[in-house]
Amino acid sequence: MIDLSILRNQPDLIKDAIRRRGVDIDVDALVSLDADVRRARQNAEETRAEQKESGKAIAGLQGDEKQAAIEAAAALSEQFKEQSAAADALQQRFDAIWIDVPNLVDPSAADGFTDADNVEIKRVGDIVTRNITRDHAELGALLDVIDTERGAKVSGARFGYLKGKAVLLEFALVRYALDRLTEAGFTPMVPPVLVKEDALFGTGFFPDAREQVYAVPEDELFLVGTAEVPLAAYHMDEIFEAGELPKRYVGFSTCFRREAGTYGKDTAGIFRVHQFDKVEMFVFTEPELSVEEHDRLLAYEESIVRGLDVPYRVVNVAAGDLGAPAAKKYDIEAWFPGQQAYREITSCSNTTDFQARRLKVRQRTESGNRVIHTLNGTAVAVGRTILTILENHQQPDGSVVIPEALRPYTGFESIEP
RNA sequence: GGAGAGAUGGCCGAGUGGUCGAAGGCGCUCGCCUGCUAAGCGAGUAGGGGGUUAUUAGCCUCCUCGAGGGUUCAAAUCCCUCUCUCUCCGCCA
Repeated sequence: MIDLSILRNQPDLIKDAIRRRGVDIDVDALVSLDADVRRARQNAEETRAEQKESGKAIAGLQGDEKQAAIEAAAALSEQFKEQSAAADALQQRFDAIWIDVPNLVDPSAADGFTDADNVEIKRVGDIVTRNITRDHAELGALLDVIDTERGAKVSGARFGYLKGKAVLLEFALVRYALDRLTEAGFTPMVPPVLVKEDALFGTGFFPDAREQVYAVPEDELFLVGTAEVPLAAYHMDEIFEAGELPKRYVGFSTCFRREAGTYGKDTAGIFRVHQFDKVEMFVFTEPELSVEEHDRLLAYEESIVRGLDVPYRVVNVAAGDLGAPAAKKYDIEAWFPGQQAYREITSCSNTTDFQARRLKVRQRTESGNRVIHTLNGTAVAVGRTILTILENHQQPDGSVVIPEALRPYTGFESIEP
């Protein structure tokens, strides 16, 4: 949610943002609706104040005088109820639209509406040397470390078993990332993966991406698609004192995604699955420092990927391809020789005050409390990272050499057929 | 899953229908005092919305005493529903 005062004082900023995102929202209607809400609320409050005032007097009255005063107050009470209901109705109409208004877009975010419009910022590593092009599904079967057939048997499409050394590689990657980031001052976390609706609204996944989230209706809980949700909600309704920020967390969690609307996309192997593990960075920071922090998170992501010796590129995500909370987003796309393509393995967003406002995360300052900024970034999306390692480090015989940086964690140097 | 207890401001803790957004204490902030980071004295100290104003002051007002709903002229106080926490039992990684 963005600052209401922007709607009142600079509605053009919002118009510009929704234009860049390709979203259709009637901002002028919102502006006048907001004015209606305030006018109606004002009316109700004035009546209410009058009613309270007359109510107080009643305590000191007796007999007929008291009776008359009670009747007068009752009339005011009735009037207040009507005016209040009118204001509530307007408020509801406003909220229904307002909740869908996405964050403002950073001026430096790329233009365009799909991932085809993403702008490449840099490219690292040489893809020409990756000239063996078995894809991860083939390698997974060959090495007996990925089993999608039985995944389908047990759980359906887009599920798989990780098996053997791939499992050890998974935990090596997790620990590798956790070590890099705890060294950098992040606090490690294992958050809940089942959360209440509030956490998903607060982080902006509801209502925007509701169809991507698994629900457990019986218990009114939802399975998170990323640790970003419980990490962000960790400080929900809290007010930080001066000097407490930034707060940097790195959380490990399993992630669940319905992948609605992706039928037919990435069906081979386990590139796109309903369940995977991820190590995620999440930062609460002062507003003035969020841009700088965004660059810092991207730098951490790059250093982690660089240690894996996988070619990659960094893209500035197009405005129209940003999620509702993000003002700007960088993706790292790793080279997948089997697909002959760069594919997303990390994502790093500056959500500015959008989530913090919804979650009511604030900071106490000399001139009052203010909403802070939050950012999130993938440290390691374990599943896809394993796949890019398999594909990039495959040998002619199908074996896979483990990158140097991971060997202390895996305890082995290669995976053999 | 069964039985019971509880939820009040940063913390502790009063408060069972009427100047209670809330006594008191602690903590904190500012000032005073004290010859020495003790004691003492005074003042201040929740969050959010709206209005006004010069939009970082001030003033007015509404909402919030776990959440939501209800009764009433009036609710922290009465009623209903829900959530959470704690204790005991059961079950269990």
